[in-house]
Amino acid sequence: MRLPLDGGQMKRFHLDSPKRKAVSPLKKYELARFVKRRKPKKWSLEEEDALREAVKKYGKGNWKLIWNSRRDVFQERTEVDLKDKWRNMTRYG
Amino acid sequence: MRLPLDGGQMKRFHLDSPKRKAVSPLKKYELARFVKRRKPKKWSLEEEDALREAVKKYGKGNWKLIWNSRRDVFQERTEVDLKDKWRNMTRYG
DNA sequence: CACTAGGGATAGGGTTTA
DNA sequence: TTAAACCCTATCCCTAGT
Repeated sequence: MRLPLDGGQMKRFHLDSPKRKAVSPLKKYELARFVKRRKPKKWSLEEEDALREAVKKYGKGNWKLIWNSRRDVFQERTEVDLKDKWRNMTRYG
Repeated sequence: MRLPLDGGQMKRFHLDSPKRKAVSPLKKYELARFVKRRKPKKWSLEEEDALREAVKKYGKGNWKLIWNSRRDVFQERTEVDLKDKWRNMTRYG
């Protein structure tokens, strides 16, 4: 399960390793009903600036390092969020 | 590119993944002139009922799952259409 | 095994049609 | 003018690959 949904430090949702027993595909989706998706939150200018600075400093791709470098600003983001945001910010050249 | 515009199974419009080469944003808009908008099609009672049932069963938000659960009825809709329709159906009250 | 890359899905604001 | 239908796309999720 993903915890916590709000407040506290973000952790990425992670399923356990596949088990031996075959599991109906529906299982996963049934789970989905209880594992709420995060509400989309618009990036602030401060966050964008921090990301630009950190990428310049640590290099694109080092998302975990970048995230750790500014926990104060990125508290409610995951390292994957940073990766996704950078993709958006650089999407059209 | 969105295919097909009519007939066959609906697919969502999807741009290719970003390439190395920068692409002018204008490209997209130029493209837009040739990608026709679908002709609005009224939702049938059968479709509305199927949507209500499926949302009850699988939960609001699991649009792809819902779409897959009744392909026969939703054949000419996309999962986004389902989401939009649900928004309309629950908009007031 | 922790992390990243990249394709997929959803949420919500916008736009167009009837 | 309005509501339904449809579109746009930032944000978030999934997971193969390393």
